Amino acid sequence: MTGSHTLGETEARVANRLSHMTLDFEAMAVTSNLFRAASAVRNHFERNVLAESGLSWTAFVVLWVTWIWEPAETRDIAAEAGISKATLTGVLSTLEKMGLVTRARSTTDGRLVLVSLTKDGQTLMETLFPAFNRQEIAVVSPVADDKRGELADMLRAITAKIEG
Amino acid sequence: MTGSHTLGETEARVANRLSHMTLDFEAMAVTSNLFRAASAVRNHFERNVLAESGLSWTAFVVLWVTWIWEPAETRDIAAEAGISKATLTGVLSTLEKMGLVTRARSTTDGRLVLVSLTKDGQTLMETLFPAFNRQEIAVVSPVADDKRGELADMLRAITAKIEG
DNA sequence: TTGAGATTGTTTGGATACGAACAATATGGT
DNA sequence: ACCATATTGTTCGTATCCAAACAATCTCAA
Repeated sequence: MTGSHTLGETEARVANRLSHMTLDFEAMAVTSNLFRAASAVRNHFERNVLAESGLSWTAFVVLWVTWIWEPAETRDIAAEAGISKATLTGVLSTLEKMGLVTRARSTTDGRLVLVSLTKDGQTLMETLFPAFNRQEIAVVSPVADDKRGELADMLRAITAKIEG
Repeated sequence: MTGSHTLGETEARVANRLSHMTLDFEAMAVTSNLFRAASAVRNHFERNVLAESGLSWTAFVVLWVTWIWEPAETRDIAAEAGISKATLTGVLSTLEKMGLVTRARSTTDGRLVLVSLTKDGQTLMETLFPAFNRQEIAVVSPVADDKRGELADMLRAITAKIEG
């Protein structure tokens, strides 16, 4: 992620470039590191856990949400996965083509589409999710045990603040 | 981001679905909230700060890195922005078309391309970045002042662990 | 009953995203 | 000087990703 420049070098140049502005560097550091971490973790998962299944990050999340809420309405899947409904349409088509999910129009509301996992989809998730969790443990390991709950809470608070 | 289900409801279903697996739910909560937060913050910035300039999140990050390191080598921009060089090629073409950056081949190394901001690009960043920082402050506000440094450090540690 | 308005999933158009293959350039040893 | 190897940015193919427009369906008041 980081280029050839050290952290201190970057911050020095930033401070120099922005010296005439009144800025909150601590807030800047939080958001900046939030994105670096999220991006690094995501790429790590894609390469080390998902690649062999041919799944993208988003495809996995969609599969996971469907797994939990099956049969799931697409509007809920999109909301839980944090993607637009337009994106979901494409991802579902991909997963359908891979034989992992099925689409079925609701009998009580003709506008709704209900998504379920196929047998293959279920089998895949039962092996994939534990593997995923093992990597989650490794990723979080540099944070002290008694700080992880606090970390999750702070991130939750940020999300709530924006979406509230 | 969250759908029609409450957090407790979701966790109950997850626990039920995964009851026969040995999982680290705290690690799961950290990564899960990491992505929710990053996604929420990114969407917030794109809609409230970047939209009026017609910039995507990535385009802004590329512009920012270039602003700091100008003239910047593309390999460094890609590394700092956390995107592949293939992606950068496309984003730079977009920014060039918008008249915000210029490309120039290095005179000392014919393989390198140096990127600089145009006058318009500089003007844009001088107004955009402070507006960006104001939103960063708002986003981080639900985290106590004396906890923000710790939060940034934990996120940095996670990134370092993966990329180390 | 009927029709205006709301909701839902898909399509469209354009930008982003990556791995792999590629051409151009640079480096190092001989 | 030569050339095998490495590095860099672009191109290609394919998969996301979103906003806006759209067609199908539902709701509910008149």
